[in-house]
Amino acid sequence: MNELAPKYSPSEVEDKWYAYWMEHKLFHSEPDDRQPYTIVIPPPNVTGVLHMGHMLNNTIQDILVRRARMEGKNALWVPGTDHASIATETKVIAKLASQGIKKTDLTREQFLVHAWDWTKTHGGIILQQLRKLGASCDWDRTAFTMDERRSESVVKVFCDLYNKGYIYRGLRMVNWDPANRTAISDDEVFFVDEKSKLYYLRYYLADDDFTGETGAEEEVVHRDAEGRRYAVVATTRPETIMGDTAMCINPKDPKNQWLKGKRVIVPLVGREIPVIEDRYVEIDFGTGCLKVTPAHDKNDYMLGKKHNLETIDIFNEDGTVNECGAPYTGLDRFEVRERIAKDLAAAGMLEKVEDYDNKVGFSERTKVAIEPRLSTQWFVSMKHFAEISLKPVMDDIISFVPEKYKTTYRIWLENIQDWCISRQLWWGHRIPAYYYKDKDGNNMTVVAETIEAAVEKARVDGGRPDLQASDLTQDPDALDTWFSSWLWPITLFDGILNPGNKEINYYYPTATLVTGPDIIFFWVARMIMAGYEYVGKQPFDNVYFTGIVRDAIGRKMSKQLGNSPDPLDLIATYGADGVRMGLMLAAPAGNDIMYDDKLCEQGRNFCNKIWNAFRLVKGWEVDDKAAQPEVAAIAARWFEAALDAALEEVADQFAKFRLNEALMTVYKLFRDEFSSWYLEMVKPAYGCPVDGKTYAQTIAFFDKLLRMLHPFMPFITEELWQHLAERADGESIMYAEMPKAVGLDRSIIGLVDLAKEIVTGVRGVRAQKNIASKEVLTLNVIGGFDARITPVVVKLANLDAVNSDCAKDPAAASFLVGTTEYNVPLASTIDVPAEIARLEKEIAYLEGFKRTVEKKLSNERFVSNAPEAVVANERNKLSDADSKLAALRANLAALK
RNA sequence: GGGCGCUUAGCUCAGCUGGUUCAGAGCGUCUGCCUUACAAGCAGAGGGUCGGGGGUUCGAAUCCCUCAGCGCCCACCA
Repeated sequence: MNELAPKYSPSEVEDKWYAYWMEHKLFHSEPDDRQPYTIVIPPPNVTGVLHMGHMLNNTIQDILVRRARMEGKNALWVPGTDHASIATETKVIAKLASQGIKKTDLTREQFLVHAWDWTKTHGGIILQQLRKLGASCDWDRTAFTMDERRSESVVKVFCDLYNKGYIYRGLRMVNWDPANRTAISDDEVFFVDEKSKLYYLRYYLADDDFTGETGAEEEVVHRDAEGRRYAVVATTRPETIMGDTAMCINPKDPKNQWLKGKRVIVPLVGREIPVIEDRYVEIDFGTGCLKVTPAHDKNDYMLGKKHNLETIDIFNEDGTVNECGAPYTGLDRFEVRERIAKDLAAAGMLEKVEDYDNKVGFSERTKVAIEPRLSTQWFVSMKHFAEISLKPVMDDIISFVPEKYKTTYRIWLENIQDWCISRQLWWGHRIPAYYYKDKDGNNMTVVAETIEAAVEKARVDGGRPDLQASDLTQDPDALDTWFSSWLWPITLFDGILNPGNKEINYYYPTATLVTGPDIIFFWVARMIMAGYEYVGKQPFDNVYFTGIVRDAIGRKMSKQLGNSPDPLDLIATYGADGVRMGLMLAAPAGNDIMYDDKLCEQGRNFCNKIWNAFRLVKGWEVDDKAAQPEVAAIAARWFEAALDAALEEVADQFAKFRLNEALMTVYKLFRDEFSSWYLEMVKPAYGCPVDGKTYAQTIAFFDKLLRMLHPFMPFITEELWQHLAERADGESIMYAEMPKAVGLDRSIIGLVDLAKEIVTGVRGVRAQKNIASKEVLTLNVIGGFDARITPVVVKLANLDAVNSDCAKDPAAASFLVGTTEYNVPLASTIDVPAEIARLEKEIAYLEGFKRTVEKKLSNERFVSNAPEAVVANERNKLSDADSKLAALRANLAALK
C-alpha cells in the first residue's frame, strides 16, 4: 500500500530539487514592487574550501532568505568571492615554490598570470559546495571582488577619497611580514605568548676617566674587573643592537642618575650613543635602562622622533640583516640573535640571560613573526569615517545581534587609528598613484582612475606638456583586501560607478548581514563607513553575529587539530537538511557552538520522523462518505489552535533572531504535538479508512508544517510538499506563503492539555503495573469530568469508558491530575505495601509544601505588602494542597 | 593594564523589567516495549537550590556588593 521507503534518503532528493530550483530560476530576483529583502554573502576567499564556519553562517543566511521569500518579499541573496590578496598570494607563492619558481624571478605580469590561473582553477569551489547545502543564492549575480565592476569601483573610490583629502601617504612604523614582504594592518597581527629570553647587555661608558664617583651612587654603578663603568640594558632582541641610536632612562630613576648626560658604547658595534631621558621608560623593568632602536620598534620610533635620533635600519625586506648590520649581513634575524648572544658572551658583554614570558606578534596569514619596520605606506584618515559610522549603530538604525557588540564597536571607533591600505603585494587592486618628475625635476605624485587621466593631469601639474605614459611610474603596491570588501554591499548593485541606479535604490540598504564578530572592525565597521559616505544610508539594517564553531570539547576547529569534519562528508552522511538542523539547534546568536555529530544525527532523525509521518498520512485510505469521529473533530480544533500559537511564537523568535529557538518550536510542534498527539488522535483503526474531512484537515496541517519547516530544511520539505498535492511544473514550496498566526481562541489547548495529562497518567499506571497497552482499561474519575475530552482520553489511553463522580476504590491504581483523583480498577491485586509507601511519600512532600505556603501566609508583612493577586495565589496553593492531602490520606486509610 | 561577557540538570543552553510558564528545554541516562508511520522509533521515569559569601526586599536564579573560576576583545614594559 505504501510505495515510500521506511527511511528517508536525502541523497535521492537533494540534487533533484536543487536542479529544479535552478532550472526554474527560483533564486533569481529582479527589482519589482514587492518589498525587498536583501542579503549579501560575506564573500569567502576565492580559493577557500567550505568549513564548518561557512556552513553555520550560510545556513543562517539561507534560513532568513527563504523565510522572507515565503513571506512574500522579493528576496535576494547575492553570492560572490573575495580575492583575499594576502591569503591567495601566499598560496600562489607556495605553489610556485613547489615547482621551484621564486616570486622574485618573475615579473609582476608573469606572477599575475599564475595568480589568475590559480584563481580560475581553485576559485569558486566553495560556491559549488554551497549548493550542496541548499543555499538559495541568485547565482546569476555571482561577483568577485576583483572582477571588472568591482575593480573599477575600488579605483574610483580611492581617487575620490584622495581628492577629498582622506587618503595620504606617509612614513610609518608598520607591521612588516618578512615572508610576504608586505606591511599588514594591526588587525592582521595576532599575539602569541612565547617563552623567550631576556638578555642583559653591558653598555660601557664612553670616555670613562676611571675616576668615577664615590659615595651613595657607587652601589648602583656597575664596574668590571678593571674598574670600567657600564650600564646594563635588558632586551629580548639583542640582534637589533646594530640599530641602537640611544639609551634611554627615566629621569626620575634614582639608580640611573649617574648616567645622565653621559654617552655609552653599543657592545660589539663600538658605536657611541647618547643617554637620553624619557618618562616612557619603566623604572622597575629590567635595569631601567632601555636601548632605543628607532627603526625596529614602535615605541622606540616614537622616542626617536621626540628626541631627534638617527634611524638605522638593519634589516632587509625578508628579515635578513643588511649592510648596516655588519658583520651579520645576510643572516636571518633569528639566526643573528643566537650568534650575537654567543659573540656578546665571548666578548664579556653579556651579564646574564633570564627566561622571559613575552608576547610576540605574528602575521595572521603567514604565521611569521612580525618585524616592526619603517616604510612609506598609504593611509586612510579615519576621523571623518569614525564620525559618520558611530551614531547609526548606537541609535539602532543598524541593530547588532547580540547587542553587546555595540560596546565593542563604539570603543574601537573612539580609539581608531588611521587605516594602512597599501600592501606590498601584486595580487590585488593596484594603487592608482603614479610618480613622475616635474619640469624642475621634483618628485611628483598624481592619482587618477586611468593612466591616460594621470598623464593629462601630470602634464598640467608638472608643467610638462610633453609628458608620456612611459614617463609615469605606477605605485607598485596593491590595496588591502578590505578596501574592496568595504564597498561590497554597494558595488554588488553598481552603486559606485552608477550611483542612484534602479538596483541600488531597490536592494540597498540590505536587510541583514550575517557574519562573525572577528571581522567587526575589518569589515562590518568599514562597510558602515562606506555606506554612509557613498550611498548616504546604512548598508544593512541588522547585523547578526554568529559564534565560532567549536568541537564537542570546546576547541576551535582547525586544520592542525584535525577536529573539523568535512562539511560535504557530513551532508553525505546526514543529508543537508540534517546537517542544517544539527548546526542550528546548537547556535544561539552570538554564542559559540559546540559542534557534535550527534546534533546532525538528531537532524537526520527528525527528517526521518517527518518522512514517516508523511508515509502514515499518505497511506490512509479515504472514505469521503464516512462521518468524522468526534475525537478527530476535537483533535483538529485543538491542533489548529496549537499551530496558531506556535506560529506566533516562531514569528517572535525570528524577530529576535533566535533562530535556534524558532527551530526548536517547530521541531516540538511537529514531533510532539502533531506526531505524538494529533496523529494518534485521528489515526483510523487498522485496516479502516479515514473520513474525508479528517484527511483534508490533516493534509492542510501537514502543508502548513512543511512551510514552517522549509526555511530550515529546504529539501525534504520540497520533496514532501510536491507529494502532498498536484503541483504544476515550476511550482515550489519556496514560494508557498508562510502561514501566519491569526489569533485563534486557544482555550481548547488547556482542555486538551488536561486530556494529555490524564492519558499520561493512565500510561504511567500501565508502565508501573506492567500492563500491556493492548489491554483495555476503565477510568473512574473521583469528581467531575469534561465530557468533551472523553473521546480523546478513551482512544489514546485505550479505555472502554470514563466514568465521572465515582467513589474511591482503594484497590484501584490511582493518580492525581491537578486536584482531581483518577482510579484505574485493575484485575490483578495491587501491591499494597508499595502503594502505601508511594502514598506516604507523596503526602510527606505535600505536607512540606503546605508548610512553606503557610509560613508565607502567616507572615503579616507578606500579606500586607505583596500584591493581592500574589497573596490570593498562595491561598489557592494552600487549599489545593489541602484537598490533595485529603484525597491521599483517604486512600491511605482505606489501604490500611 | 583597560573593556565586555559568562558560571542554572551528566552535556549544550533558555529563563525579558524580582512573585502561577520558576526551577525549564533539547540531548544524554535509566526502565519497559520490534504496539500494522517511524528502533534514525514509542511509552514511562529519575536528575539541579541556580559558582561561593554578603546585602536590599514581605519575597532573589532574577537587583546591589564581594570573592573565585572561565572566555573573548583591545593595548603591549624593552
